Amino acid sequence: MPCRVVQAIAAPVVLRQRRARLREAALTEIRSIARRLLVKEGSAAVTINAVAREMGVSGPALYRYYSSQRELIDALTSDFFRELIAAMRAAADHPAADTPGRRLLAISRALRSWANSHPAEFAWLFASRVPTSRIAQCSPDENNSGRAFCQVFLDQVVEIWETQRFPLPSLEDMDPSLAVQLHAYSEKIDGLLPPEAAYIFLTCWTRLYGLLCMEVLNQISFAYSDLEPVYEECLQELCRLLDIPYEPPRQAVDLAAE
Amino acid sequence: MPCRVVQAIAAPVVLRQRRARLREAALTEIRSIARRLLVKEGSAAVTINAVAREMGVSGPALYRYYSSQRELIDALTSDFFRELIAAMRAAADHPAADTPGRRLLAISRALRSWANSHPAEFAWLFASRVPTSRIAQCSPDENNSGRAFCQVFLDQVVEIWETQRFPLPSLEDMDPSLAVQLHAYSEKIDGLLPPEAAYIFLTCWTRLYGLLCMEVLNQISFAYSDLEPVYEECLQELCRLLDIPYEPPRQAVDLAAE
DNA sequence: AACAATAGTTAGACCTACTAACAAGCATCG
DNA sequence: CGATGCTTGTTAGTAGGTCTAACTATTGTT
Repeated sequence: MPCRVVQAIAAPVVLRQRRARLREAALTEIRSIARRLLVKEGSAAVTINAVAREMGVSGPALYRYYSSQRELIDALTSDFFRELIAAMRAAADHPAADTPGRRLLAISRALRSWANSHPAEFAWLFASRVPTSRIAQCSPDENNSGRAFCQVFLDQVVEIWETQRFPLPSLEDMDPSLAVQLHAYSEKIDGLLPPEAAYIFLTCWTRLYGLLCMEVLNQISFAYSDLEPVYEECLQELCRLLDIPYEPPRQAVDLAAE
Repeated sequence: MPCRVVQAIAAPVVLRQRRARLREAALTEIRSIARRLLVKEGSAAVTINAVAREMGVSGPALYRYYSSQRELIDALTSDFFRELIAAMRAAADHPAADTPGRRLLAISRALRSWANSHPAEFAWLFASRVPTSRIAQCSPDENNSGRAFCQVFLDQVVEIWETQRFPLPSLEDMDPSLAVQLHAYSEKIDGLLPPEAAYIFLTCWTRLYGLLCMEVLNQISFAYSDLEPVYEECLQELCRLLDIPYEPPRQAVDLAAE
């Protein structure tokens, strides 16, 4: 009899969770298949129908999980962003990254490393930004993902700034419009960096990310076959800007161990 | 009778040209409609059927002109490349651009100016590089367009190098792999620049183009609303690298006059 | 056991690219 | 001038895509 009561109370909860669990599993399986299709056959192969076929289920069934292809694509995009951010955070949390400067280098290398080991996914992140239609241009969600993504980098620059400072350019020498924008951005990040330091941060980010953009979009392949040393030169330059010591990357063996 | 003879000989030529002219007109009309669709409704709207509808002609008729959508897209891409390169060349040919340094600045500004006045087209040029499917990744034609495009910039750096020289980094301080790649690239451009100078050129190009990449792909909009002064700061940096005097851009009024 | 929510099905509307077969027009040749 | 052949258009149809509607079966709750 007590057993019966337990069932009557507990079973519904368990079963409700079971449904939720199954649903969750289906959602992740869909994304996982979509990702496999992207990697194996390119972004054009990521279609609702192809995923359904691969799942052994018929087309419209997927609409129970993602109500449109756009939604699936956005979910995939945000997966990749999360994974990339996690990889960068993991690099920063590595015990060998015991100073803000080392963390910054580790994060930067983790960024490129993820980009190179997941070229399809990284290119996908760009494709999500390039406006395919006028309306979907400024989706606020993607903008947030993008900011969260560069936030990891920003955090380290803030810490470097707070603990050690670095040389600043003078706002007076700049174009007034640039100064205004830097003030606005400094406010946007809650004054964590003064406008001049924000400029240095943005310069660093732009250099690094711009280089990566060109690499992943095949815009520089006519000159460089391997961008790793170029990237390292860029990191040296960043270290000069941020007044932190440059340290060459650890051996691949060490990196694999983490 | 002579008139008849003239007709008999001349008419076929004229008529053959007429056909070719009509065909040419149809080809350009197709591309023009496709471009209008791109600008107005985004890249996804550039479909064979949509263009045909817009032309008042039924679908498969277009296949007489472009045998596949890919071909039309490639033609459009190469149009944009040509137009952009022409804009850069025109800036270099302007009478006010009377030194290699001024030409370089003019070209750089023309590049960004075109990118900003034709955002859809410029983004399209990137999309053409991002691999949608594994196979079409390394189309040699696109690579050539890309190189021809940065060639305009390279030409000016070569001229600056030949006439005035600029300070060079030492190859010995670089990663050996980087030195090897620079040697290879120096040979690829027929030794117009020694490896060290090629590095400076590539650094300049990367900075400039990387910034533009980020702008057009909305990767930096979270911080800057107007990239013009940032771009100008970047140009100042390039001038320092190339040891040429920086000159601020002429007024918009002057620019409109050219 | 009855009811409701969930997850699947098929049919179909409406796109897309692209091919095949056919009809009309235009240029050329006898 | 008339016949021939190339060029350009047409329609019909295949195959695939997104997505909706209507229906069924399973599952969870009452």
